[in-house]
Amino acid sequence: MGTTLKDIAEYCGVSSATVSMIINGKSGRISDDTIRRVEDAVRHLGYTPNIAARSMVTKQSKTIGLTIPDISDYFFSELAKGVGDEADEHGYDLLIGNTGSKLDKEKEYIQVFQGRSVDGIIFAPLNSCEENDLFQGLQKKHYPFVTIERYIKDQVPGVFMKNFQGAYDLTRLMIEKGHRKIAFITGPLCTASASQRLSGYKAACRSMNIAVDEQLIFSGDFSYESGNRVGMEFFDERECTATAILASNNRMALGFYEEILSHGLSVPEDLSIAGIGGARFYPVLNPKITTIDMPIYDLGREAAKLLFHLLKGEEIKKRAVEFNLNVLDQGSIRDLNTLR
Amino acid sequence: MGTTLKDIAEYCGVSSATVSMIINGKSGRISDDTIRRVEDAVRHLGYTPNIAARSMVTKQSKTIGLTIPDISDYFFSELAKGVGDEADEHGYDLLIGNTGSKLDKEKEYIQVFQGRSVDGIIFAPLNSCEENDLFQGLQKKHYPFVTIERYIKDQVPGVFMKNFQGAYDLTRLMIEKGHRKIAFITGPLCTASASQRLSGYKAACRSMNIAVDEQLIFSGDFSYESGNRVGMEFFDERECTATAILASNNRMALGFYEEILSHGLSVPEDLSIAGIGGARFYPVLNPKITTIDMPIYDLGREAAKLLFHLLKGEEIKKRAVEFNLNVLDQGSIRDLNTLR
DNA sequence: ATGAAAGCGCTAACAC
DNA sequence: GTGTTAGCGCTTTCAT
Repeated sequence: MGTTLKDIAEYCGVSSATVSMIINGKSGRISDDTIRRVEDAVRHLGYTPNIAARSMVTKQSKTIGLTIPDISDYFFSELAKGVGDEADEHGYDLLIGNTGSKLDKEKEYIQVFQGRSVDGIIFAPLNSCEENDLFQGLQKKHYPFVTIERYIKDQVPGVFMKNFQGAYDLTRLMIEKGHRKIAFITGPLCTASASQRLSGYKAACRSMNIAVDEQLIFSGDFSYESGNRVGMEFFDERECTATAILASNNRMALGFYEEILSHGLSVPEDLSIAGIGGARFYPVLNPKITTIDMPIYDLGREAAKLLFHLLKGEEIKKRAVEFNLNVLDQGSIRDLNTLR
Repeated sequence: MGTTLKDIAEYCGVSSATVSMIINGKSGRISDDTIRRVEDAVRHLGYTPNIAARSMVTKQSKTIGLTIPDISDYFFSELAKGVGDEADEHGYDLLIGNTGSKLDKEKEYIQVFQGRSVDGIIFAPLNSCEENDLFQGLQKKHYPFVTIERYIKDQVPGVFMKNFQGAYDLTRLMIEKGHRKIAFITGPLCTASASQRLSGYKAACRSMNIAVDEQLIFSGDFSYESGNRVGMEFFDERECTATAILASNNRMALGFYEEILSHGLSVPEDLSIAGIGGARFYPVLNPKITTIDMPIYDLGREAAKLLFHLLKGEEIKKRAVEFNLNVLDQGSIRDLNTLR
């Protein structure tokens, strides 16, 4: 199809080795004249290097692989953007594997990635007991990879958000504003992030001498709909006397918020609400939801940075990069101390 | 690194040609015994074909390229999901090029894609006069590609949404509900979709003998913030007597909605609002925004389908696939006919 | 029913 | 300074 090195070489009357060196910037000992002629020819003939051929000899493809559960989820597309931008700056391209949260798909992509000789892999969330084998296999092969928000034993390089601390801080804020009965909506507890957030909530309660009441813990799955569902359950149970709701992510918080409004109640006058981040949502609402700010884009970038360190064979000082999470108070938690 | 064809061949005491045929299902004239032995060895040794090597000889990479302006935008990530799922079903992988809406980035990705011998390319929106050259170049090289929502002369294969018709229908609905002064917020008019939506709006007005009032047309850029900004302008101009707002997409509609609420007004009692789709938004609001339902995922899938037809060299009956758009009335438009 | 050999486009080592 | 050569892992004739 396209122009090859050989075409350029013949056109210039030099060998393809010479052209190769020039193209790869290893023109140390090549005459300026030749360099110019070759460069002209490259432009003239419109040469594009064949990456496959190059990969075969260099053993690297300048590509990194990324597996994510769902690219249409804002969390993961924002993450992918961070990874992609960082890769781009290093002259790498990105192959994305959409797993649909299925472990066998993830395994499949590992094969695909290897077949395509990607230089390294980044794995975003998905959790199962089988995973350790997966990662151990890669480690044994010395295949560089980085995980995002996946806590696993024998810690491999990874980037994380301080989910526990974020949940803890937000819960503390609610308590400090005078709430003693705070309902919690969990995410899918098989994921590390959801279970850590739950732990943070519980720890904060205990730290303020509030007994954790299992009746106040509702289980969701990070979806908007599960926020709705919990909202309906909540209002059905007459005896539920919570004054505030904390959702493990913002999507669920929004789902719950909808139920509050559709019951003709107001936030925060009748009920306070907060969410632990992880989904973009357009403000609109008044008040907006008090939340935990999550640096998703940076998380992706940092994961890629870590991978590139690995690829350069650099000694990694810290195999785990952790991100602090900050509370963003937007007025959806009522301050009970001010009434009297 | 990994196991090669040759490894398998030696292990089984056959030639690599034989193994190759078996792996590629061209085992027509190979003894069942050999087949079984090879297949066992493949499993045992954990063979993964080297795609780069294969591509070199077959001249195809089983990869398609997709350029999008912003992967973290729901429209494009949903689109990418559709493309990816369809690709997956055909045994293809997806290389995504994030252009940040920059034409030179898009050009760069064309190079990258060619270098990686992607079998075909799908281009999602971005618009400029330089584009025609770009596409003509590809066409001359007989490089298969498909566009999404890009109207260009000498129509290349592409998939489209009936933006004009969608805007037209939604505007008509507003008029039928008795609105005569309908403000419009445009998207960036350099994009085909935005300008078509504007045309649809104007045409609907004219069809009902309503003069198009340029004072009622505000320019936005598809962002939430521009919806806010237009909202502020709107309320600043005392003489603006519109009873309804139509935004060229939902993000802007939401931005405007926020301004309505923050002025202490209600939808649709004080002001009616609608948006022409293109962004996911969580319901929450009451009423939800009346909108145009957009089959974004399907659009992506259909684009990929079209590309695969091209790749198979099949005769394309229709080079343009168009999607009908339907109005989704959710109550944010007040019916002025019912009052007296 | 299977093997030998050529060649895809490129880079790297070593000659000259 | 530049050319020659070998080889990366695979598929594909063409022999046998």
